Amino acid sequence: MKVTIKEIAKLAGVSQATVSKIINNYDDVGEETKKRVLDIMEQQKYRPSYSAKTLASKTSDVIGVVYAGKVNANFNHPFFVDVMNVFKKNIGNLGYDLMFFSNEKFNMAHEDFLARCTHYRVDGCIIIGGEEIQESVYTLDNSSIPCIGVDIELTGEKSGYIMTDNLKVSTKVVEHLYLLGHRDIAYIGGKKDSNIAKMRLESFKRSMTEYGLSLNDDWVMYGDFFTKSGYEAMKKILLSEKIPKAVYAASDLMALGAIQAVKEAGLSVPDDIVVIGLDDIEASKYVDPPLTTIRQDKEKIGKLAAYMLYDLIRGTIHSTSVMVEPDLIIRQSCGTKKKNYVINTK
Amino acid sequence: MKVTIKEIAKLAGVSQATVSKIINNYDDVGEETKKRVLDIMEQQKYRPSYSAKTLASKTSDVIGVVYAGKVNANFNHPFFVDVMNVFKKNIGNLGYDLMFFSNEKFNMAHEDFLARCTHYRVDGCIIIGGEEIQESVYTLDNSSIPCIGVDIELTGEKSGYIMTDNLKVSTKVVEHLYLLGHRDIAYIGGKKDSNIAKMRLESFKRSMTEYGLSLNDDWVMYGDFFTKSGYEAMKKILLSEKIPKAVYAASDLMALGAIQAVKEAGLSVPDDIVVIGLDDIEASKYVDPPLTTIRQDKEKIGKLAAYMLYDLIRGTIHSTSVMVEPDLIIRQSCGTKKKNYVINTK
DNA sequence: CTGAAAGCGCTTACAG
DNA sequence: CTGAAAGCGCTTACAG
Repeated sequence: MKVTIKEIAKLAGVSQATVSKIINNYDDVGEETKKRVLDIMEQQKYRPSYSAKTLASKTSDVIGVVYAGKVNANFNHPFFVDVMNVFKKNIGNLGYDLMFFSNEKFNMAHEDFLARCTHYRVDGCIIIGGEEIQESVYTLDNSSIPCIGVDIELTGEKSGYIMTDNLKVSTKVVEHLYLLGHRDIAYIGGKKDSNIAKMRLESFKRSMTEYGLSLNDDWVMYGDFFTKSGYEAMKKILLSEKIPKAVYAASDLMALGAIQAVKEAGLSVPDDIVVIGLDDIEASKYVDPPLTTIRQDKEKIGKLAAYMLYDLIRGTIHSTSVMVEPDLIIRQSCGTKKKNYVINTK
Repeated sequence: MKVTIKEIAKLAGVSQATVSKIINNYDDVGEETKKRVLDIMEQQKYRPSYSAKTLASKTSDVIGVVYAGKVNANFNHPFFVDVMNVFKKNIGNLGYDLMFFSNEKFNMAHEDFLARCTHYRVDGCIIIGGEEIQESVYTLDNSSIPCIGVDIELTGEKSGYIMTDNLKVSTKVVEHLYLLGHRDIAYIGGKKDSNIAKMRLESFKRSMTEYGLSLNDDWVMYGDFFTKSGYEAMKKILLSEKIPKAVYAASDLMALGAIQAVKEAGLSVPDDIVVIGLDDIEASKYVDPPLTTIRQDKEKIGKLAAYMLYDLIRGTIHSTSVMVEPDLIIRQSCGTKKKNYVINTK
């Protein structure tokens, strides 16, 4: 039923090789033959077969998408969704489609990402960070498949990664809080075994020291970046002997949870406790009060991921990493501005 | 480099056919041979090639994902993201991976979804509704590839679709507003050429008539389901001679925009104007005031999409459609409850 | 500029 | 229960 290269060749009175060259834009084909063949392909509605092409050429124009970590982002994490969207647009312009690994019946090994990538013969893959990273992610990282990591440090020869400069993140937050006059600052971080969380915590501690502020152990908590954990962490902080004047949560979702806990305790944000988040997700504009936060430049991260992966695939670059500058977005949860609603311009 | 079925066969002293049968779980293979071959595959880290398999078997275990409509959902629409997430999990359990078409250099035709699906030889595809649906979506719908639509009516022989029962949606909203004592109700719908938008508007009008309420033409606006359009629609409504007491927006994002416009006009939600949305996206819990809305059952929609597509692929069912019951979620934007914050339990 | 032919790594009747 | 062989639809040296 399906028309193949063979039939096109026959109809056009040329060889398969010639048709193949035309499809792949080789320039050593006569103009006339080219036009004739193209017309026939059009009229026969010829569609090349991916599997045959990939089998023969060992190149696929497909990028594998792996969400690393048992506690991972998946589709519904507000930060990663935006990054993936930008990535998709940019990698699409470069000529790639995206394969999402969801198959749970995959014969060989459930968690074996390399196997999946080899199976589809992807040209490269993007690895989205998460927590409790599986060993198999690093097997993939160290394979011959080019990988670009977002929020995960990849060290393979054909790998690179991009993340927000997590060291600067906390510096900006602490500086801002300091300038607002706050000295009693609490911290709600990510899981202890998460690299990202570690970096943020380290830089937070360092910044506190720089500004000569001391850290109260009762005020340092660990969540999992999602809302509920921020809520629970804040509940605990509110039980400590002394209550802090400011809370810095290492994700917006946790900040939202923290705000809720403060309100339930009958206190006001920002009058009693100031809250700062991290990510600048959509919802942070609409929460009451709108959330001051550190914006991760999703546009830049997604675009860099696409271009760096492309270079990795072509062998133009080898192992590289880029740290993207974060921005402080000031809204009312730290009490510095009058109410000022922002329109979502989407 | 890569180990093939041929080498496994040689190492095990059996034929390729036998190895193939073992890989594909045929039961007419001796227990002993099976074990021996499996061991060798394990130790040689054998990975089957997708392209070879698909080329030979004409089946791929891959589902194509198409976002229909020029103004489409893509990754960052809060409703579709959740639906896709559920779909991904369920279709993954059934043994499928997901292909997202992003390639802009696709040789044949930019918008030709059937060509893309044929190219990858997908077993089926999921079509996510949008506005200004391209002709090529219906070409795919009417092809021999099984398709399941979400929020888009598909009529192909091998197609089916699922959507929230849009007729019931407005009935619930109007009933609720009526019982709260509101008679002056404004409506912010989707684009006029969107089927979903049409259904919602029709059922809104019908419900109004049922309750003996009259519709003020100045109070009926058309947005595009995104925030900004709701904001602008509300601005216009506020310019009319008489101001309504209630606004029903056909998406949560538009409702958020409407709330903002009301606030900017110096009015209060819900004291001066009551607002009801539709979708129950994450952000609606955090907006000020928390938004009363109609919840679309994303869990059910995503799961149904997976199972119905599976049946469509196996030929168990043919053309079917399911309407999913919507639920009214009451929060403070319609003024019926005291403040009551909800925890996001993710 | 064009073509003949081998090969990519599987599956599938078919025969035994 | 097992194997020999054709075939899936392309690409790629290589020869002319």
